[in-house]
Formats: sequence, C-alpha cells, structure tokens
Amino acid sequence: MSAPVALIDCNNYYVSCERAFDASLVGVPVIILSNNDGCAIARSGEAKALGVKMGDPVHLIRDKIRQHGIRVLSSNYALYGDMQRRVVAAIEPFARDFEIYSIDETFVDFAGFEHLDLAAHSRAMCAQVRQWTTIPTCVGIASTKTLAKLANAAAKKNPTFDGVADLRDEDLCRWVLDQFDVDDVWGVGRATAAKLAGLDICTAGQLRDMALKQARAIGGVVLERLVAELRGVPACAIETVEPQRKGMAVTRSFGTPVTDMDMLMGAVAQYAMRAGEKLRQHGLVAGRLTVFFHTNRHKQDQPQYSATRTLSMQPMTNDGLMLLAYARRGIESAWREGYGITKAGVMLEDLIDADRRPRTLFEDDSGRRDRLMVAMDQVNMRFGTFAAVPASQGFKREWAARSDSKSPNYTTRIAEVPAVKAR
DNA sequence: TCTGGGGTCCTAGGACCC
DNA sequence: TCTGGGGTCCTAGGACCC
Repeated sequence: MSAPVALIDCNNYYVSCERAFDASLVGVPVIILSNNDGCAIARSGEAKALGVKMGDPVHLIRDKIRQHGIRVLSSNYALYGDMQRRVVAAIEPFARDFEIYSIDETFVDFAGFEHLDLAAHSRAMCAQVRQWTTIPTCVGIASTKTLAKLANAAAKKNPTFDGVADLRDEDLCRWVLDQFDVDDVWGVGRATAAKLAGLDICTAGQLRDMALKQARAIGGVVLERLVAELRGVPACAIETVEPQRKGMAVTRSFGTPVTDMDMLMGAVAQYAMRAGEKLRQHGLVAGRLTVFFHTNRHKQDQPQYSATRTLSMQPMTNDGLMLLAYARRGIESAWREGYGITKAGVMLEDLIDADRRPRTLFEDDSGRRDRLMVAMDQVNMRFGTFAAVPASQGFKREWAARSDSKSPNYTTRIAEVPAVKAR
C-alpha cells in the first residue's frame, strides 16, 4: 500500500474569498466574472443550483441574473492570491509536506501519518482553515493523486461524507468510481472522453478496468498513467519543490476593439512592462519573446486577422524596456490596417535564472538599466501599478478591460482594508 | 454592447548530421 | 539505373488543467 495522499480544495473559492469580507454575499447566489467581465468563472452553490454554468457568457444570462437577483462581481485576483497564502499557512502544520497545485487546491503528503485517524485529522485541518480565513474546504484521501481528486469530488458531492472522503478502502473506492462519469476524471477532457465513449467506457470505474495497452493505444502515455493511478498505483508524485517555470505570459482582451497601431502599442507596452516585472520577481531572464494580437473570433461575420511574431532576444533579458522594444518590432512587422483587434499578448520562453545568464560581448555591464528597473518596481509597488510607465504606454488606456464591479483590495492595499467600528 | 488568462505535457514531423 | 538508417533537436499544435 502506497503512502496516503490528500487533496484539500476550497469550496467555490473566489466566492468564498469575497464572502469573507462582505456578509451580504452569504446565503445568496453570487457569480464572479472573468477578466473583462466576460463570463462566469466562479459560482456560489446557490448560483450553481440556478443553472449558471462554468464559463457562461454573462450577456447570455442577463435575464437569469435579473430574475433571481444574482450578485455579480468582477474578479479580484489580488484578494484571491493573498487569501491563498493564508489558507496554505493553516494547512502547513497538518502535513508532512505539500504541493500547491492551484490557487484553491493543495495536495498533502500524509506519509508517516498512517497511524492517525486521517479523516479526523483532515477535519481538524479544514477547521483550522475555516477559523483563519472563513473559507470552507473539502478533503479527499487516497493512495494516488488522481484518486484523491475523485475522493475530493465525492466529498463535495455526497453529504454523507461530511466533507472528507477516504478512498483507501477498496470497496468504497469501487463504489465511488462507478458513480463518476469518465470525463469527471482528472486528465480526461472532451477529446479523450469521446474516444472512450466509442469503446463504451463511460464511467471512472470502467476506465480503471480498461487494459493498459489499449489505454496507451488511444491516449498515449498520459492515459496509461491515468489508468494506473485509478488502480491505486502512483504514476505522478507530489511535487513539493516548485519546478523551474518554462514560460510566462501577459495577455488581455480589450474592453473595446482597437483599430489604431499606436493604441495597440500602448496596450502591448503595458503587457511587456508587466512581463518584465514578473521575470524580475522570479529572478529570471528570457531568451525569446512572442507577441500576438487578433480580432474577435466569436464574430465570424467581421473581417478576421490574427498575427504572431516570435523574436529571439540577445542578450537574454528581464528589462521591461528591452522587452517592449522587441514587442514593438513584432507588432510593426505584423500590423495591418482595417481590423478591430480585441486581444493581444506578450509571451516569454527560454527562461533561465538571471544569475546564470550567458554574457555577450558588447553588452552594457554598468548595471544602470538594472537599477532603473528596480526603481520602477519600487515606484509602482509604493504608488500603485501604472505610477511609472514608459511614455508609449500612455495614460488614457482606452483599451483597458472592463471591471465594473470589483471588490476592494481588502488585504493588499492599506487604504482599502475594511474598518471595524466599535459600538 | 456583451464570450478569460495563464500554465504544462506530449507527439508528430521536419531539418540536420553521421 | 541505382539513392540507408538512425539519432538528435526544434517547433507547432493538440489536449488538458484551474
């Protein structure tokens, strides 16, 4: 028997974060919108019960929102990111080790804890998270990460588990796997589910019983590993050290279409500067930059244009103004008049640690540019994003994404911290 | 008027080399 | 007239995740 693995997952995470600071959101249907206030990306239980689906475009559910008085909020990532820090701090004392898998999910290594009643231990962990953050959580325990994901889903779905499902019991595991559709399994998406349906494999239990060879034939090594995991044979370990990242991106949709190259340049200037900031935060430099922009693909009756330019950067850099210069070249070479551009972005690849950066013969080693970047980071940190920007970015930002109903930065900006009044 | 953003991994196929 | 086989590296694209 392999060591127990648990997945602790926050319920309706973004909504729960908002509720922590606004009691009027408790007990009523709430949805959180994607960037640009485009579609619903998080829903309270009440909103799910009203039939709001993940990814529903908000303009298609206006009637439902009005009819049921659904509360609608723009997303507030500064808040969700900061709350995650607090959630993880509450989990930490209960785990031998852990892997932060996403903004609302953490895998917990329970190796060496087998002598404990792990369900009780997990409930204590959830109680700690709730006390420190008010955020409700569920836990799934199993012998592999894939089974822990399903255990967690079972704990959320079936009230008899009371928030914690332990699938190390084989009979219980079989019973639960037969309850879930194959596309509920972690790693099975639309394409794979369709192939499996052709073989009459429709439940997680049937997928577990599939021949490994056949799994390999239709879904490659990924599906083969997945079937092994469903059988309780670990094929993916808990990653407790954060792996070196391979790329990063800053991309946005525009609030209104952009038809002017200078205006596009303004948006991309902001993304390039932000990308440089992210590189410096992670202590990295990049060797390759891709800039892209395109028209609205949902409107096929309008003229479509999509462009991508990839440039290799020498020397490798994390200097925002350098990134901006490369991005500018890409845009100038790809720009065409006569289109309404609705999205653009800057992506960086070939990332390595800044202190392992290969030196080139003719570069400026004085460090002046590094100091400029440090200064800009400090100004923006202290006076708010966009306090110091290159002139090409402009200050009007006509293209800025919509964010009409964002909650305050309760925990990350001192001016917006909620005040508690004594009576 | 109105449809997100940011990642990872795997595979196939071309270029190139010996 | 006849024209190998195998390895590596890189890139683009698909699939999936939250």
